[in-house]
Amino acid sequence: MVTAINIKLNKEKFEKAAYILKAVAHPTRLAIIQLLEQEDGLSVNEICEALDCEQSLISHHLINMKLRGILQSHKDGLNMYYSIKEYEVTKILACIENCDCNM
Amino acid sequence: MVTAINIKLNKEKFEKAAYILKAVAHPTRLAIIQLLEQEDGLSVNEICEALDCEQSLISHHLINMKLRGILQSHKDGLNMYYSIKEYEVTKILACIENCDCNM
DNA sequence: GCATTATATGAAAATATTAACATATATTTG
DNA sequence: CAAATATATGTTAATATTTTCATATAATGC
Repeated sequence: MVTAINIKLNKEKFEKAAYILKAVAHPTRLAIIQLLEQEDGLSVNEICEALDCEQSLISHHLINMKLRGILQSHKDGLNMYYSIKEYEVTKILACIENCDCNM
Repeated sequence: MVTAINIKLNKEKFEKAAYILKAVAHPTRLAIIQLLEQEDGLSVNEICEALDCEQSLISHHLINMKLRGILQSHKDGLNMYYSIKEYEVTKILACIENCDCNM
């Protein structure tokens, strides 16, 4: 039955989309994305300092977003440099900024 | 100090954006948005049936999204009709669909 | 005004996310 | 190899979100 298949496919689609959106729906995560958009390839410490946020917390955020395919990283010496892997997500921010939901 | 002001403004910006994104980062919420995008102005019951989801849960979702300025509603007799208020949010879905984060 | 229907509300339970802290691992330098 | 630095990991605590259930409210038709 075509409808049943569509419902299932849609369900999967929405679950994937929500999974990505959840990874991004957090002030610090958005700040990280904007930061990396401006200057791609920053070390964990540089991000911590720029956002005035604790190392372990930032690390958790970064690893989580990497896990979801949003960021990527490479190691150089002691530092781990993070950058944006999925550039489409930067459009989400632009999208939201155009919203003027009543807040 | 200009930097301090910018940090504060950015923080507010990201908090607002995250607030909207959180309202949307859920499979059922996304389904509701897509549904209303296709056919604007559906009653709560119609949405429940289309998504095969319990009334009270849908109602909570709808009211929450209305609260955040994403949806609007008007009553006609017994029914409450919901529709999209902030069309920008529909772009988020389009955005996400273009992502192919590794999942 | 009573029964029916549609929707909203509120509180409690279940679940998920975020934050904080202590500590582990890995790399570099002396 | 010891010390210093950068990052990751794991656990717990704090918070926030989602779901469920029972019930309230509001509109309609008889």
